[in-house]
Order: sequence, then C-alpha cells, then structure tokens
Amino acid sequence: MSAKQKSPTRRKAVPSPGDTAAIQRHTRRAHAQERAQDYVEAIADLIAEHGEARATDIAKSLGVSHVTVIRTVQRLQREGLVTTRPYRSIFLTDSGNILAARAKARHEKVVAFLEALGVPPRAARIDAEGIEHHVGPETLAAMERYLAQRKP
Amino acid sequence: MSAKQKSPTRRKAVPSPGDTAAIQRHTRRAHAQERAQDYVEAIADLIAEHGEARATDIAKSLGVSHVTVIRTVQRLQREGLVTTRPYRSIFLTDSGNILAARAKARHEKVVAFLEALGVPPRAARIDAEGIEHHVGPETLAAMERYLAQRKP
DNA sequence: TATAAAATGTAGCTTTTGCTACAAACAGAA
DNA sequence: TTCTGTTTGTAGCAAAAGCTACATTTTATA
Repeated sequence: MSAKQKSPTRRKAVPSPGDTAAIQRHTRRAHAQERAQDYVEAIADLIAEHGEARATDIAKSLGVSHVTVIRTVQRLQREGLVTTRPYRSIFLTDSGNILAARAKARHEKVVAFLEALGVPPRAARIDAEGIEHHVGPETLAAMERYLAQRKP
Repeated sequence: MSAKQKSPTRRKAVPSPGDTAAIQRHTRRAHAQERAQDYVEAIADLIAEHGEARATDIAKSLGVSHVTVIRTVQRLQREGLVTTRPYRSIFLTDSGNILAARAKARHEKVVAFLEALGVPPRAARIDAEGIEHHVGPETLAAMERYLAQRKP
C-alpha cells in the first residue's frame, strides 16, 4: 500500500501532538547519560577485578578504540565522575562510584528479571544492556515485585 | 570510598574482556536504527490520522525543530524508507511501511507488557519508548508468553 | 641500563543529531 | 491578484561519539 503523492488540503496545524514530544525528549535526554553510565560501570568492574582501570582495558571492554575512551573520559572528568592524570589509569570520584553502583544494581536486576521471564541468558544480557537505561523507578519496582513473588 | 591514586603494578593486559565488547557494539548499532524507527513510526501515525505527514507535524510529535526533521528525512530517503519532494509532505516507501508496522507492533506489545506487569500507564509509555528498541526476538517472545498466560 | 613493546596522548577526519537565523515557497483570504 | 501567515528549505554552528595515523611516555625485560 504505497501512499499517493497528491498532498491533501493543507490545514492550519495538527490539533494535539499530545505529550509525545515531551516523552521523546525525555528519551533523548536519557541517551546522553547512557554512555556515561556504561563507562563508569566498566571502570568500576575493572577496578573491582584488577584494582585499576586503564584506557586500553576500558576500550576492550566497551569495544571502542582507546582514543574514543580517552576523549570520553575527559568529558567524564569535566562532569566530575572520574579522575585521571596523564599516563595514569582512571579512577572514579565519589559521585562516579555512586552512579556506577546504581547502574550496576539496575543492570543486574534487569538481567535477573529477563531470565526469570524466560529469556535465554545470552539474549537477556544483550537486551539488558540496552534496556537498563530506560527503566524508570516504577518499572524497576514492578520488576522487583515480579522477582520477589516468582522465586522466593 | 575514594580510590587511591597510586597505580598498582602494570601487567601485560587484562585476560578476557569476554564478549562484552561484542555486546556493547551490538547495543550501539541498535542505537543507529532507533531514530529511523521513531521517525517512520511518527510518520505512519500522522498519515493514519491526517492522511499526510508534514515536516512541522513530525517535528511537533518528536519534540525537535523542523530543521532537524528535514535533514533526518533526507537521510531516511537515502536509506529508502521515505519519499519526499520539495515543499511536499513525507510518505513512507514500502520498506518504510514495513519497518513502521513492525516498530508499532513491538511498541504496543512492550507497553501492554509493562502495564500488565503493574507499571502505571504513563510510566509504561515513557519507558517503552526507550526500551522497545532493545527488545530482541527472545525477549519479545517472553513478553508475549507472559501476556498470554496473564490475561486470557 | 638500554631497548622494545605496550599504553597513552594528539591531530584531524567523519557522521549523527541537535540548534538559531534567515530565505523562499505555498495556501488561504481580502 | 496581492498580501500575509504558515510551512519548507538553506547556511552555518555545536556537541558527542566514532575512526586512523602518528607521536610520546611508561613498563617490562633482555
């Protein structure tokens, strides 16, 4: 069903865009924070495992080049999430640690939820990576309820 | 607990980044498609409601400026999802329609699932907007199973 | 200690998605 | 038909995230 190209009568304007615009803006704003969360989460994991987080290891874990890591880490430093010094590895500030902890907790809850729902582990991990950043407090609470009643 | 800045012994490299890198790359690739899906979905909705999709209305519905819409629509045209002519409104190609239909169906399933899970409607709509793009086939199937057994 | 490998940093490019400000075209009415 | 407001388009800017190629510094080891 391909559309006909004759444009119909052109009216004043569309009545209500509703609040879809606000929702879309919210979603886009969430995006801007995703990368920051992915980075602090990766950094926290590396520190937990190896005592430090080096640019190269972050790059490997995120699947990007070390150059991208370095530049992004500079931004995170501007935002007060990490500290770095030239040729030294990367550490989290207190707010970086808080953000990482929250991100990790949510990430694990989402994975657990998906698995409880019957999603195979591999797919659960993949989807959780994208989903976790868009899970608001109400949805997270709902997932927790489901987990609690499901496997007590 | 702020980290100590003395960097520990520097070892060869971290053993296994696992497949986290691949997963992260997958997630980033998904991102690139999100905007396209949001646009074709918005365009399909506008056509269903008003018979045509004008740049201004798309802009209102997505919460961006009309300039952004025009440029993004050019990209969608390059990718064969929409057709446009100067000073005319925007229509979907066949593949655009297919993509829009799939996106819409998934969107609605995700919303329905979240609501069935006990997420309040408003939050369900907001979170679904971000989540839908990261729901793979297995997760979608799991959501469908849940819906089927929950409210038959 | 000297040197080679690994890690880090810099320069400069691309693409995507935003924006404002201004210009051109169109639609509806006077 | 001419005017006026809406819509569409263009120019030019910014930020973010990605890259390759090359330079510099650090670390491990011979």
